Amino acid sequence: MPELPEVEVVRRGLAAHVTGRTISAVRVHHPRAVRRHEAGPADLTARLLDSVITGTGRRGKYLWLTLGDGSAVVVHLGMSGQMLLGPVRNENHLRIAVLLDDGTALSFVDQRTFGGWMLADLVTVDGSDVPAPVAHIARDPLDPLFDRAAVVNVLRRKHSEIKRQLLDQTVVSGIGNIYADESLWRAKINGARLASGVSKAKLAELLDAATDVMTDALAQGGTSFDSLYVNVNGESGYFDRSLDAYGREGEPCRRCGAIMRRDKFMNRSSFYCPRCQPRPRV
DNA sequence: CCGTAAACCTGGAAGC
DNA sequence: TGCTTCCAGGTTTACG
Repeated sequence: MPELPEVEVVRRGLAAHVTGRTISAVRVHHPRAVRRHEAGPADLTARLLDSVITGTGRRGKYLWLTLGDGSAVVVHLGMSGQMLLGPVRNENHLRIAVLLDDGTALSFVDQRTFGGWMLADLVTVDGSDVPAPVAHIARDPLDPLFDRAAVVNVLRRKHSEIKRQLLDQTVVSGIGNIYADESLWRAKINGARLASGVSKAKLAELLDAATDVMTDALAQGGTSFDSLYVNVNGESGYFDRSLDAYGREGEPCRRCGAIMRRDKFMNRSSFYCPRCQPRPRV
């Protein structure tokens, strides 16, 4: 479940059920799921066994489980990763299986195998402890220490299109293709505009829109178009019904009635209202 | 520094 | 009913 709200839904589910548990068995079913753990599957398995899960964390689209020895299991869901508690109905895409000391199964299921687990130590960055592989990821808009003014300054400094920067996880994290389009629609900005040409006030408004839309999505359990995006209990979220831009090509803008358009951008789709969010002159 | 394309994968949907 | 092509909530790398 890719973007921040979906990842946070998963983190909350894990926090409620795995904190304080000890790992009593581990099996890596597919080596690709641990390819970013450089020491290899055997090392990961050995170090996880008998570890106590002391807590959970998240920054942007990365989530992690902290362990008793001070290290952390870093999880990225990629495009199709799931963290499931309890029996798994379809084991075709089961990549990692863990058994907890209370008998609960924790499974990493990932159809496309873009996601994965790795073990890492925590490092302190700008006053916050995060796993080393997450050190380069910027704070996300739901982080209490998110510095909106600082991000606005970064956006203005770079000579680059605004949507490209919204998707740059080293500028602001957690935003993916859906919430970038939703944020731009709410702020009435076309993503193809150069950020340096947008006023500071308008960029602040855009970041506020990102905060708001992801908060709203989180309250609805995230966005799920299909069964690929589910919480730890395999349940879908409902925010797809509340989307104003993403996937609405050919439908009327909910604000002005103009027909929504889709453009190709960065090898993916961008949905926007041609009247509320006019394209910049080339 | 900036932008693009391809790579990593599977499978559902749409087109012929 | 096939078969082909395109598409998908992400990230990394190579290259111009």
